[in-house]
Amino acid sequence: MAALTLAPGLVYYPDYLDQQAQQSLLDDIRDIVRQAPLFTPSMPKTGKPFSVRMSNCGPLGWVSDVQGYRYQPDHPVTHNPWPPMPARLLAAWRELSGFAADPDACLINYYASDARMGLHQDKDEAEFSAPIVSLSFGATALFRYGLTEDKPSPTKSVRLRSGDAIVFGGPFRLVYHGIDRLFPGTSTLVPSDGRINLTLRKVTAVA
DNA sequence: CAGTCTCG
DNA sequence: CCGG
Repeated sequence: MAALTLAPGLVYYPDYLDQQAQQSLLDDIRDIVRQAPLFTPSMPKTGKPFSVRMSNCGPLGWVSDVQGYRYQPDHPVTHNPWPPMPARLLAAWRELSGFAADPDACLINYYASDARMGLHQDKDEAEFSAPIVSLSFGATALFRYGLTEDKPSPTKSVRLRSGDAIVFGGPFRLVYHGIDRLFPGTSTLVPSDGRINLTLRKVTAVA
């Protein structure tokens, strides 16, 4: 498994999942989304909708609405508990995270071809010693990162392709990151040049 | 708290 | 493309 360290704590694994593994995980995600439909998050205060649509699996899920950002155990629309995390997702976390405890949340981000995600930090978790593990499916995306406390601007970019994994922890656990754009015609795995990103998180404090 | 927004 |  080839690992490229882009910065201390920021590790990129090109082609982490082969075609077979991507398809199997995507089948898992399809089942999850049938039970926990994609919802459209909105910004706190302003209520401006995100272009990315979301769902979750695992004990906790990340949501955002006028009330704020938070993790909660139920779907914001159906109010059902999030579906369990598939075994093969847990396996990926165990292989990539180097963290003893299993994740308690997996955010499912669905990008239509014109969806974007502005620069942000993942900081709604209580356990910053655990890394964020990200898996990409479908269209290639321009991932931009930078601006940590240790190492301020400027930002850099890397293209995330279907099957790639990226892990950020340690000094880059709170790195600012976002998706500037998708590249059409780069994959047929997700219909209509779309992209799905899975991010695994340890939300609750372990100690 | 809210810049995971939009806009120049 | 880039920003924080």
